[in-house]
Amino acid sequence: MSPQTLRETVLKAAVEYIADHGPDGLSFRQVAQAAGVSHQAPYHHFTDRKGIFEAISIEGYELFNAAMIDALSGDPDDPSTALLEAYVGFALDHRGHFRVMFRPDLCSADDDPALAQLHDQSFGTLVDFVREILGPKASINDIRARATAMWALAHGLATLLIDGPLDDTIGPVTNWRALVRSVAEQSGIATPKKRGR
Amino acid sequence: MSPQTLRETVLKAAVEYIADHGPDGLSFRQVAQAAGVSHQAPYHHFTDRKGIFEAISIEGYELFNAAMIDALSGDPDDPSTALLEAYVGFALDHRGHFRVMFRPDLCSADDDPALAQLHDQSFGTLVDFVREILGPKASINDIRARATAMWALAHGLATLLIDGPLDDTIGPVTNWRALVRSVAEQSGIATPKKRGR
DNA sequence: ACGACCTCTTGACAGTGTCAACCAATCGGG
DNA sequence: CCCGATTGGTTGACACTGTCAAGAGGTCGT
Repeated sequence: MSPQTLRETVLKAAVEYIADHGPDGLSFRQVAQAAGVSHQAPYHHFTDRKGIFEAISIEGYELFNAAMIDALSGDPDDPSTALLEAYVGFALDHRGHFRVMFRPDLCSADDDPALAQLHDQSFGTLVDFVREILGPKASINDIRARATAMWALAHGLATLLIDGPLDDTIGPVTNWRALVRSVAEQSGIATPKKRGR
Repeated sequence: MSPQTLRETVLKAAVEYIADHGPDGLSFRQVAQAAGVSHQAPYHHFTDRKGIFEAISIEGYELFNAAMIDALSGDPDDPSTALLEAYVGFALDHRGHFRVMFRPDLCSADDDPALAQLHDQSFGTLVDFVREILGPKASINDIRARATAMWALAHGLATLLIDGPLDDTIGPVTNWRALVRSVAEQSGIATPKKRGR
């Protein structure tokens, strides 16, 4: 196998597996075998089992940051809701990455400075956004609380959608975009631009 | 070891371990050894490794339901915020249980009807509460959206607090109750009773 | 008294992550 | 042009895991 492609093969297979079965059953040897390679080959691309998760997490944060920026770039009617939608959409489209990104036991931002930087970048854009919509008069505490509220709402929604308990309690979620929008409305975080509320 | 006490010993040790290190490193044999018993002894109390998680989850939901009911029973000034506080408080106080309860790969409500029933009960009280505060004129969709919003906000907040990324981005959360209250205020889910908003 | 349980033990098996040593190709500089 | 180092891969071993199987020693109802 030519250089670097084994790395990508393993990474891709791992993400796929995690999306379907969660990170915990993931077996180093199994992905190696699936790639048609000896059980030790991946060790030359990832120092550890944790190394795989670290790589997935980095890839995930890059995709995530891009998705966040993309959601705001179109000058949407309701940027807050658009951000929420982008967050949930990312989690659903890349659940393999998402499941790893927020599991500090698998790979912590403390271990890898690159990860920490990507992490800061992600939530830097959120805080900047909140500062903008609240205006210059807003206190640091208000900005902090609003950003936390948005983040928690998005994260909770994404987690509940991925892990399934929503289906069991409020019925199957067929159109998650509609759900996100009505949730944004029912909570106070929507910020419609043109049409009055 | 007298009957039933081994079960409790193992359960307690497992919850403690999970609270500190997460569920994935938990070793059947290790807890057995820590309890001073052979590696197969716990098998007579839990059919599987999954069986341990199932038991923890059931115990967790019982504690959780009690905490929710307790939060509303005091007729608090702002019942929505009280509920939010109780949710987050439960997660922080019982992170060993909480970490297992929302991990369908460890133990799914599909496997155990008892778990499914406890689960339904939990979120039944939430939906009932929302129906009450929105009044009889509220549509099913509004109730559904509001309940989902509250649940997602609480769950997201709890998850982020437990898994730590909040510390890294908005600074260490020393007083989480104050944070929860200001988040409830910044989002629209607070429902103050007596004093005007 | 005796067979059926319940709790626990010992022993084995396949599968896991990881360490160590070895092998083959590739490539830059003398 | 050759040669040593680096890179990507292999095989073999180790301790550890969850789980199956068989059995040991009590306790209890009949």
